[in-house]
Amino acid sequence: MHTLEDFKTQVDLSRKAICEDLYASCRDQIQVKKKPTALRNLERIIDSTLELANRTGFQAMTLRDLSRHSGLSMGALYSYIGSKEELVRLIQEHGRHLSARVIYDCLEGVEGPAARMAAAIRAYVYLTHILQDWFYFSFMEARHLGREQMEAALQGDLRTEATFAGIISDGQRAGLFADVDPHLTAAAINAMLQDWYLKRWKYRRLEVTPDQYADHLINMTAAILAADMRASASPVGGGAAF
Amino acid sequence: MHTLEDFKTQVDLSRKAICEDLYASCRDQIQVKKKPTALRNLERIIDSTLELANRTGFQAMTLRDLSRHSGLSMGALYSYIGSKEELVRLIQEHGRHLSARVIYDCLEGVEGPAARMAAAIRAYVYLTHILQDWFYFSFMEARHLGREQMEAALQGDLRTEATFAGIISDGQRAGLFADVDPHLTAAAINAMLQDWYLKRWKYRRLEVTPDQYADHLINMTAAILAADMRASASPVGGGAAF
DNA sequence: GTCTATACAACGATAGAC
DNA sequence: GTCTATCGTTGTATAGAC
Repeated sequence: MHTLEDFKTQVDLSRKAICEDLYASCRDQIQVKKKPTALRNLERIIDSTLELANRTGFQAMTLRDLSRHSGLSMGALYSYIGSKEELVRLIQEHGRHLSARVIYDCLEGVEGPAARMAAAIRAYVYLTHILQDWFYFSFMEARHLGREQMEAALQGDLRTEATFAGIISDGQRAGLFADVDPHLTAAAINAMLQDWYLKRWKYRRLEVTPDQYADHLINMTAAILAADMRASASPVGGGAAF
Repeated sequence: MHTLEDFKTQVDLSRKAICEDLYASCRDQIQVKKKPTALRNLERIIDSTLELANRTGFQAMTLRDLSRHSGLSMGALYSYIGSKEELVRLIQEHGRHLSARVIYDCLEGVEGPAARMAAAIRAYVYLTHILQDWFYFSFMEARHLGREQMEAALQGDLRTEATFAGIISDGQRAGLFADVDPHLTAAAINAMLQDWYLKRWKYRRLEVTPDQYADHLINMTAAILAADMRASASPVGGGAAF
């Protein structure tokens, strides 16, 4: 799996497929029992929420806005969601599960630290590219969740980094990677990955494709982890590294 | 200037100094004319806004909350701010100006691409460390501004990256840096810098000091820009870079 | 210069007709 | 299963006493 097109053929991330998955996981909370109808309206609600909330924030989006944009009345809306707060929880939670599963699948069977690192980066770029609005929403609105849900979001981020840190540690033990700090380096990779969906406007303006971005990230990571460069993981002072 | 302590002695970023600066730039909009009183209350308002808004978002913070937390009544509040929306504009605008000035000062007189790169990274880490809450607020609440103000925020981000891209280009012309894409690499550095104030909890948990973070960032950047590694700026496929 | 009291709009949420 | 009408609450903002 080396391109976005490859990725798309292997993982179905259409809004329809995701909403079907989402419906299955919370059908007991939805009062509408006719599946095709429920599915269609749930998709509208999710779509509208992401679009409106990503424009000016979830708090700024009123349910009347959502009602108008989704084409459902206020009453109909409430036969799908329990409350406004539950809507944000639903989206976030499902996104985390989806993300974890996709990354896990993409790394399965890939052998060797270098290949695994490249595959993980590629998978994240493609995943977050296709679900840009979903990830942007999750990042920006994580604060509006309750304590236990926010802790879950935190853990999700840490697990992402743990994946990268683990690959780096493996590579170091195998003598393939430089002796940099695994956690700090993993955090840096994570930050660069998040930039892709947090600053969509910028990369659109630069006309950078997902494939180019993934390639560039892999190149930078390779440079950082190049074993022949530095011997020490401990910070050095004064920019002497140059 | 090679440590946070160095930085602190050269740049006064105490809340008091900043609010004094802020007061000077908008005293015509403040109805209270007694300077010491106005200064003290303005500082309370800014402090409370940053604390409350950074907890659950600016939209979620009500002016009643702000009134209670700052110790000022609703009426008193409105003799300092014109509206809730103007408050967010005030903070953002002033932060941008302050940031631009500090970075400019820190780079003045520094010669050579490598030293300039290190100095710029260091200045940003220290600046955003001291004004964590201010930068966190600016990033998260940029969406709540009007169109022209939001465009200004965008331009601020682009100018930051243009600074880094310029240094990279200079280094490439001098044959010191690898032939990577200046814009994409600058964007990556920017993303890693922003991670420092966007994920405070993580670096606090890892017990990473600002100096360590700056050093690590400089090391990574040095590795990415190391001239002897790669010859091509165009992306290569399939993780072959490793 | 700061306070309390209040105006008025808009919010999330629900009840009951269809 | 979806709608309209309406509830009670809470928001921003202001007026006028002190």
